[in-house]
Amino acid sequence: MDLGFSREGAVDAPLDRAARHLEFDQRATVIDEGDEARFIYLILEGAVMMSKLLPDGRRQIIELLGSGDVFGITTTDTHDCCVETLRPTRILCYDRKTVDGSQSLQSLITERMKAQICALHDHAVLLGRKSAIERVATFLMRIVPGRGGSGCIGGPRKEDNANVRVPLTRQEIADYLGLTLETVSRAFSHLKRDGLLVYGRHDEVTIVNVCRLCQHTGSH
Amino acid sequence: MDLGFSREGAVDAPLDRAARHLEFDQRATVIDEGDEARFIYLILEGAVMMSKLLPDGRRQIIELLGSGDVFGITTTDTHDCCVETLRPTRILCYDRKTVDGSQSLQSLITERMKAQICALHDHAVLLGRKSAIERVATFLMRIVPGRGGSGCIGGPRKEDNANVRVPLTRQEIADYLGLTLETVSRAFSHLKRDGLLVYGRHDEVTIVNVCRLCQHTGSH
DNA sequence: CGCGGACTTGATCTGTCTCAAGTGCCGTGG
DNA sequence: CCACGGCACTTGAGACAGATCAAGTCCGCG
Repeated sequence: MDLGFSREGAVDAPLDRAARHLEFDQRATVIDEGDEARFIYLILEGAVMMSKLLPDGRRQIIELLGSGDVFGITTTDTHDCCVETLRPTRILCYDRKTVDGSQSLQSLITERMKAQICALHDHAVLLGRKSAIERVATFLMRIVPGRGGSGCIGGPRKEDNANVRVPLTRQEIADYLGLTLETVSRAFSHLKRDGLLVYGRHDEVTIVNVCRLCQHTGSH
Repeated sequence: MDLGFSREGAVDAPLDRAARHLEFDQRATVIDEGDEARFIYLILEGAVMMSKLLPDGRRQIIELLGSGDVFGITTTDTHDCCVETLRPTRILCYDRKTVDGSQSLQSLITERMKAQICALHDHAVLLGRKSAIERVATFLMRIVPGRGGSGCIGGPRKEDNANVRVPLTRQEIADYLGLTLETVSRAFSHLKRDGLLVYGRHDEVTIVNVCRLCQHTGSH
């Protein structure tokens, strides 16, 4: 079973001979705010979160990324956000100069960036206009492999449950969804009470009926 | 005086012979949700807003774009957001095929996309974590030509006022900032009462001290 | 068994939304 | 030239979703 934030299929990495291969454990820091922006990163396997801090400590998690996604993109010469792994993660690390010189690498990155822009658009709608329950439902939908995108495929079906791992703490989910930890917890409880969710072991959750959950995202 | 959402300097447009030139009035629709995604657009002059709707009518304005910015980017074959002009606007309109064939055009677009991703990151922080006043202050800062970016340049100065045009209605600002029209209006009144803002004619506003306003953005 | 961290749940508070009047401004038509 | 209407905006009062504060509870681990 897939663990979310990832596209299906293998990641084809051009010029991987020219790249540095990095391996990280769970909860490792890949980039810190202020780091010099020398590299572009491509996730081969795993998942990371990208976050920004306000001076008074408020945090917003800005993107959740999985295999195939790129990060380290900036217009300045330092990074303005930090990136941490959510799971053990393998990353390819290209020097900017390498990227500038490679046509195929550039078009791979551009393609990824397009997808990420679309995701950021959707996330802006979530942050700007959705209720707490809708945010959590949308978040859960995004974790379901192959269903996070534009929504329901086909009509509601009898058997449509999904077992997902949620590799984020409540606080992290809150920081991603622009809520507090308590509100996220209450939303989970609410969805559970309504029979949409069943908790499993550890960080596992069963979505009883994906299509029914989807009705709560506000997007359908 | 600059009207905001725009970088300084001329827009150099590669392959402009291959592109269609479009001119729009104020408040014209360039793209509607559901339109076929055949083109990539480059703003030569003017400003547009890109927005998304939820099925129940809630709207989020996702990006404000000015000269040099690109739009029409999507991973699907239809557009999932709509784009309207805020001012009379001249746009270059490239066929996707043209873009795919041109190295220089692609790198221009990639460069713009990077900047837009950074802007979307900042906007996510705003939507997820900032108070109403901070949102409005940040928005106003963004409109000040050359100051919208990473923040204060140098320390506070005596003379640091700026005259800006706000080519959006309160409702549009609200939809951009994830607030209601009334809350935006109250925030404006609040900033005015504190002597940070003076209203001019029409949609003109004088920011009495840019650096002082900047202190209210939450980012400094 | 007991500790600590993540999570849940409850009670209360508050910033923003909602609803409802205004006010001011501009263009139109008498 | 002024009355009128419409629209954008402002302002107030009250409601409410989510934040904050404060106990718990659960569970893995030493």
